[in-house]
Amino acid sequence: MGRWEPDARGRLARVALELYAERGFEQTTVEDIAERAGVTERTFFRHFADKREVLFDGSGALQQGLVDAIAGAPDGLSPIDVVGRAFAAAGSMLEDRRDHARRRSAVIAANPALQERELLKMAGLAAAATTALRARGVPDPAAGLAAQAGVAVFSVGFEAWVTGTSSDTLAATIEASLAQLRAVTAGAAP
Amino acid sequence: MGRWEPDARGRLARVALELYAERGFEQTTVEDIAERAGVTERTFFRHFADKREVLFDGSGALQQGLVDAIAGAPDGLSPIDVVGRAFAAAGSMLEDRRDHARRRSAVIAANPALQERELLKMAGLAAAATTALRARGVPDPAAGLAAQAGVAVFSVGFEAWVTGTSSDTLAATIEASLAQLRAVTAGAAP
DNA sequence: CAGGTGATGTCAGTTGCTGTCATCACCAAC
DNA sequence: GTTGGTGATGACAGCAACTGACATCACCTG
Repeated sequence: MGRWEPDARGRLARVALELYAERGFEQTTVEDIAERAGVTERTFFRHFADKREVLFDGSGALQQGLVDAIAGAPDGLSPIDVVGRAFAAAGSMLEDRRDHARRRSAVIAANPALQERELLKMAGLAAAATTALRARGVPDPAAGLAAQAGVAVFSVGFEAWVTGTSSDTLAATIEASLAQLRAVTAGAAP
Repeated sequence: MGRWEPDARGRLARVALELYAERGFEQTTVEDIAERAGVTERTFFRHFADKREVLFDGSGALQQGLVDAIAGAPDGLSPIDVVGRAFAAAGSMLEDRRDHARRRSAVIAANPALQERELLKMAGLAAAATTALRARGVPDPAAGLAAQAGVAVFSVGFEAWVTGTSSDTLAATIEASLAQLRAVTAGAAP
């Protein structure tokens, strides 16, 4: 066995979510988290840039999955379909962790500072999707608009999936959200 | 004349933008701002909730303009048209301050913490637009999707307006962005 | 077994932000 | 004109987030 318990990072992330859920984000100090995880405050900041980032450790993998799905999408799809399907595909990595997603979402919904960070991550997804669409030949500003529309579709779908009680998959919920967006934007300007 | 120079709030906002532009956001302390504005640090925090908020003092007025424009839109328009036109109308209050908008945007673009706050304001606009659309009878989830799509249209249009050198109005740029979104989402899912 | 490496601990320091109380011009009522 | 209330500010103490610098020590590598 090592000098310290292994996976300090994982312990910190789990403990942080626990404490944020128990007492609230602002009522939890980094020292609280570090103590319960059995490390020092300094070690927390070696693993996570700040007190919020600890809830968003998986966002890099989600972004990578999104980019891969856009790059690997079949030809002939419209940009919005590419992005919509890519979000549905990338979201599959959350599919079997709805309980965790629920707890995490509740914590984020309860605190504006955490919402800010989530929005920044979503903007990161949109930026990555824009680049991936351009690589497929989608011109500006269509690439950026399709990417942002995709984020909107994902957000609305994810919210419904995590809030709802039905057993619909996240992917199906996102596809439904995409269909709704198509309907909403279909009307021609008079 | 009063005991203190009037409009401490306005001075703080102007000085903050100045200093953020000169030295960068992180290299500027609140004490720097307060000192140049001729007040104490404590007074800064009486006017603004935190160091970032000082750049977003006008967002409340923009949101009010947006809500009013949605409420006052003519009947018979599709939701996305209502929102698109409302953003174009609300944006008119920025029309004659493009220089200021440019400086401010450059500062925000240079710092992720400021981008987070801007994204939170945009999310606030989307939430307000969603409520205003529901009041017009637009059902869920169409209201939320149209609102978020409207924010995407506004963001892309504003970015083009503030970055570009042409003399196109912000309203026209937003309308063009809306047309682009319509084109992007038009393709039917195969 | 000597030396390098990586993860952690320790500690001092800056800064954002808050609570509390004092101050003082201004204004209204008497 | 004096009195008392009000609103904006100053002064000050204190907490918590975050950072930089240096020490420690198990582990690996040659």
